Amino acid sequence: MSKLKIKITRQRKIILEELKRVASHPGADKIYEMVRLKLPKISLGTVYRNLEILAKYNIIKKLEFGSNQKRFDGNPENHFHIRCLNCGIIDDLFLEKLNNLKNILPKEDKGYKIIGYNLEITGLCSKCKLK
Amino acid sequence: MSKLKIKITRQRKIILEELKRVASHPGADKIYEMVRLKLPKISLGTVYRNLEILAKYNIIKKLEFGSNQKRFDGNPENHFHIRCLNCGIIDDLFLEKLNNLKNILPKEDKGYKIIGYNLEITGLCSKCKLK
DNA sequence: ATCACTGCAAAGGGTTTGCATGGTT
DNA sequence: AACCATGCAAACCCTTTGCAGTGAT
Repeated sequence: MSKLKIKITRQRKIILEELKRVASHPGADKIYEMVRLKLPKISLGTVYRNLEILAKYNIIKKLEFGSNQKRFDGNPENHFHIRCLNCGIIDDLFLEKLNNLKNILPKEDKGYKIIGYNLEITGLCSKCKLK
Repeated sequence: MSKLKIKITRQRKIILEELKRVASHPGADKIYEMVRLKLPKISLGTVYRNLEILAKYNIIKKLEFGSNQKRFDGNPENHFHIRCLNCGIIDDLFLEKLNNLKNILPKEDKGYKIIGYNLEITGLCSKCKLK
């Protein structure tokens, strides 16, 4: 949790603002669209580079599940994600029962030092479950 | 769990055999290499198409974690996977403690009907943890 | 003056797809 | 004959990268 210095450029500031503004866990392309409304000359490469950096500094979270596209979450705090198997929407889920999941994991198994986990919950969103 | 009919072509048979033969959870490219030793004229497209079909029929398992590349597992039974954060190797893990994870999940939350989950455990393999 | 950041465009990787051909029933 | 599977190659999507120019300290 070291406080490394990260330079807050205009691009980074707006990428972060836009990402925090939405709950949709957008991919880089959607973020590019959103940011471009405020910063029309930004390049897609810059968006990719900065999302990567923001994630490395734990300012945002990178989600790399099931879909072929990486998605990003403006909320870096520990929580879970559910993906609708039908429409693909990704939402936050706060499941207290699962907060001790880390403690259930062994420290070591089969010669591996166990460090963490990535959990994706799957299901159907309120719209899709009606069909 | 309906027993749908799947035609076992020579290509499918060999893809399945080769995949079951290894514990390395290879990607489509590696599977293509392996299969081509026995079926030199097979095309990469056929490998992709058949891996997709075999996974749909639950004959094999498709792993879509962290990496950009999909990996495949010849063992369709329920078990867990660990990925070495350093070298990227993926291995099977059988953790009895976690077998009831499904039961811990609520059936419903935030309007979502919860169906399942994908869990990837991360860590360091026996070689990489020494460094 | 330096060094990291940017825009642009091209390249990269993994995967999918259209099409004509070939195999099975 | 109908239908699905195959080989081939091109297309596709998402992401990364080289480069020259820009900005901030």
